[in-house]
Amino acid sequence: MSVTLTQGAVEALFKGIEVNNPVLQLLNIRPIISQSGPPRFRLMMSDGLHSLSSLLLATQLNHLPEENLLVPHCVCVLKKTATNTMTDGRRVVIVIDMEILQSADETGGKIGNPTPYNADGKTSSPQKVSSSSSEPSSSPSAAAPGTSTFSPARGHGRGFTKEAPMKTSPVKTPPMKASPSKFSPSKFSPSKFSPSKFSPSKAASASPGSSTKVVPIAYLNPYVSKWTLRARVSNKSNIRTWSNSKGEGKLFSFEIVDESGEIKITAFNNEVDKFFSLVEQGKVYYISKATLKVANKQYSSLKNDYEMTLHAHSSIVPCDDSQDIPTVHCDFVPIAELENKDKDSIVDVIGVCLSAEDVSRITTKTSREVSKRALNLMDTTSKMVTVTLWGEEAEKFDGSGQPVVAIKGARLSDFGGISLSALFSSTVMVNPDIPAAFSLRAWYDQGGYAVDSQSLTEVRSSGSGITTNWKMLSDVKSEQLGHSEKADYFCCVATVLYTRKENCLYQGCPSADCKKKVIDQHNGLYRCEKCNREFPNFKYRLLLSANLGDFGDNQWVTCFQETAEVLLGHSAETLGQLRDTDEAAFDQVFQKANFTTHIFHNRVKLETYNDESRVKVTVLDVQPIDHRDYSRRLLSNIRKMAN
DNA sequence: CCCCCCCC
Repeated sequence: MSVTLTQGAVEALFKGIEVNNPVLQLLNIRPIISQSGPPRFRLMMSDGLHSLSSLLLATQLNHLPEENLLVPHCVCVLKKTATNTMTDGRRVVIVIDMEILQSADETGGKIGNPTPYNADGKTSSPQKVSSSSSEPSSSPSAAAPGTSTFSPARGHGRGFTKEAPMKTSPVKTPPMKASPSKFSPSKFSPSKFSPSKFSPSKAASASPGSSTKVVPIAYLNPYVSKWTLRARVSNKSNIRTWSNSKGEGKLFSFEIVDESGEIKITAFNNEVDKFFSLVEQGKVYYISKATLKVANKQYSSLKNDYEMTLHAHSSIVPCDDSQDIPTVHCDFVPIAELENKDKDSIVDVIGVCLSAEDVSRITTKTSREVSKRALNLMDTTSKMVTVTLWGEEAEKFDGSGQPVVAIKGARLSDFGGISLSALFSSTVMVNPDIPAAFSLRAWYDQGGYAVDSQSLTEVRSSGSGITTNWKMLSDVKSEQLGHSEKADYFCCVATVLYTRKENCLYQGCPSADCKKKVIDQHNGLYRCEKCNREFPNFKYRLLLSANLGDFGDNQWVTCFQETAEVLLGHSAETLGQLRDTDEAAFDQVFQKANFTTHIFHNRVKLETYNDESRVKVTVLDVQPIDHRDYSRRLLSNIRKMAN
């Protein structure tokens, strides 16, 4: 059989340059382990010259691998692809339509000698992409189950450094191998994972001054005496002091992780002095001689029945060769499944951050000031949940670009139905380098952004009646909003089509909380009927009628002072002055406000005058459009119209 | 031996 691979197609696909039906050979295929939704298959394909492993099969083609048609060495024609750039700059080529031209048997092996394609256009030594992904082998080189990396060409040479602790600089998360082991810890349960197989050579040679074996964390229990762990610090606390009836002291704690699991370690007093600066977030250590005790699950978010305390003879020694030790260990709960979890459960979640509040300061019951910021996360279950971050984590969070956010160890709260709160012990990761984040990103970018997500967390409905009950203007009529006894509240994205500048200003009572129109006595005094007083002055106030439009309808609305000032971009006082002194400039203000688009929060109520009823819409708040959220809302609205 | 984890 003579098939010719389309040389150069790999580079073109990667760069998003259109290639007409390129012919490529599949070199490898493997599923990405995801917690929810259909499986995703990742492909490594070759054009004979270069190979590329950052291809992702669209789920509608999953039948190809599932029926064993798409197997390594078959030759395919890619009929439709899309090249996506992730927020962190990585690129993924989504294969939307393809056909198999020639089976693997017919082809009979790898064509040519392709080298891995790198983003910078250079090639490197052949990249190993193992297709076996489940069972750890007993051979030393494969003993670490994380070596069958499925990360695209990225992160090479980026180590886990002091400057980039996962917890404080989440964007700089270290390269994380996409080993499924971290996501299926059961595969490494002690019964299957004999300690003698655990990094045998390294343990014997490098475990410092100890004849004890390096064992996996999952192997530990209080009845195992001599052991050494080789594990990475995944989370480290600050030093804290306490004082209570039993005494006082200081402590810090940290969490460590290896292929088998995770455990929390606490150091008190002398051990704080001894180990606090030695133990660094992200680094790998040999750890031995600590006291194991049963973990108090009430306070632990880790998946381990035990925790440990350091004592005077405990040993912690840095380990330089740490490539094969994973960095985090997450069991992500799909957002929709949070509904089935108990209040106060500790969960790991991952979602696309659709929107984030600005950071704000609040005062706690104990009169402490703390920063907080709420995020809205959505995943492939199309459910959304609000997560609150605290303190420094809240202050430095950057939600721009709708990043994927993973939180390890958040606590489920019943506020607003279901919500989450980060704890001191939580790890917040923005765009983490893990398969779950990778597949979520792909799902979102390929259409997830348009799903009509439902939030498990009720939105604010207090105080000013501001809600996020999204409507189109046509809904005001079709749903007869405001016709019931109570007013209805809704918000919409709409454009100012027209504002009535006539009579938009009135002379208001100058006393602090009165908004009443005053009567000009024409003797230099202004009378307020409400205050029953005469004043030598008045203050201008706004009462603006505006016609708002969206793509379905238009609607007259009333904006009082504050909302009108936002729309017109000037204070009532300024506008009053302007009207009296420069009419052209005054007109200009209204021209400028036309065709501006905002988010309007409104109250709608049927009002009756002289037997005649009409709906009155009052604008309660005007906000700028959040562009991160806008296309989503727009598409959601279009879908509603189509239904 | 800690265990604070906040606010609407």
